[in-house]
Amino acid sequence: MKMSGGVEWALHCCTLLSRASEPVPAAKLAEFHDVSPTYLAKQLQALSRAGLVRSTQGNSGGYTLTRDAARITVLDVVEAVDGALPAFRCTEVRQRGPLATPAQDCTAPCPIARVMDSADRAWRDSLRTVTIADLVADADRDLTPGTLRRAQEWLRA
Amino acid sequence: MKMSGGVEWALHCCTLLSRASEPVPAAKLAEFHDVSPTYLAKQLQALSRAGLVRSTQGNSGGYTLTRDAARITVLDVVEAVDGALPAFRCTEVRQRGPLATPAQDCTAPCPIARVMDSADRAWRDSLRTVTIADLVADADRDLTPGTLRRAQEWLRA
DNA sequence: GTAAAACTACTCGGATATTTTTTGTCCGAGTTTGAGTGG
DNA sequence: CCACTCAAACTCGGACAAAAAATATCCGAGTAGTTTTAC
Repeated sequence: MKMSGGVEWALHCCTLLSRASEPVPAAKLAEFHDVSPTYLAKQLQALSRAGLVRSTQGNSGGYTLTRDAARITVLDVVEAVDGALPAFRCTEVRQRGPLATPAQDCTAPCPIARVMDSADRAWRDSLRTVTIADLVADADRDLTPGTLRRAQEWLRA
Repeated sequence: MKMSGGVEWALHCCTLLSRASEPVPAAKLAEFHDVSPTYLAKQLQALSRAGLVRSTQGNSGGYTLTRDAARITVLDVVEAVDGALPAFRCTEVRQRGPLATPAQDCTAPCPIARVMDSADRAWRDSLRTVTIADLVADADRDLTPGTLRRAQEWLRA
């Protein structure tokens, strides 16, 4: 079980976008994080389809957050990039084999599925409690003031 | 993000093994659940390597739980089959790019990694609270008494 | 009759292909900006 | 001096390969029970 590596990139991009006031092109985001520009573009498209960012085309275009960073949770980004489907999908094994339980008797979900669903919910609940704004605040605490200023300058150039 | 499908099979096998007093061969487990025998064998080997089941060879051999079902958690099985590594792995993006943070300044983990680790811990904690014995108890509640008896008979034949 | 030895049938275990998913790349459609031109 | 036209550069978006991982499979090593055989 492995989460898409693009999730990490997407989260870093969201924190950066929350700091920038003007649109930031995908190429610039890729250069800043030193990752594959074309593949990062794919993740940004996913964010766009999910309605988390808005893309403006043409010269001096790029990506912008559609709403305040405090209203975007980490879960939003994870589900946008990695998909909203639960990691565990019950295949109804109990309805197969020589002693299969008839489908009509399977009114309640399989106990295994219940446990997995519960764990999945706990995981999602945990990710939902943190917003992009929280990530930025945490990062600022660990950063020297000069670094932040230089980042702002680099974005403009 | 998708969990290995073998996890579901392995959990079903563990519940069945907890009911059986004698060793059950892999072929029989596969037939009972109507799944690929050879691939199921792979999952059982993983359980064996993790020390959850013990294999006895030769005629009338098979797999047996190494300890009581109440002492085997769902998390044990998941980690045995799917691996114990967290779904999210921080690649230290902050240490790359034109404004990379020096490695010496990265004493604390990246905020994103912290959030992901916390969610992963919540997920694992949830899975750790349920044992194979709990699954069996839940399944028995939804099952008709006759079905259980027929399963016991089928196992012997 | 008994004990040892060989044989057979059945078990697991790891090395080996095939399919699916993830990762990574490319080129075309569309838009904004800016310069150039005529009124 | 202003407005309009045109062209160029830059943007994203979805369609297209390559690599990695999951899935499925096969055959060999080893063991327990059974039969056979010698004593």
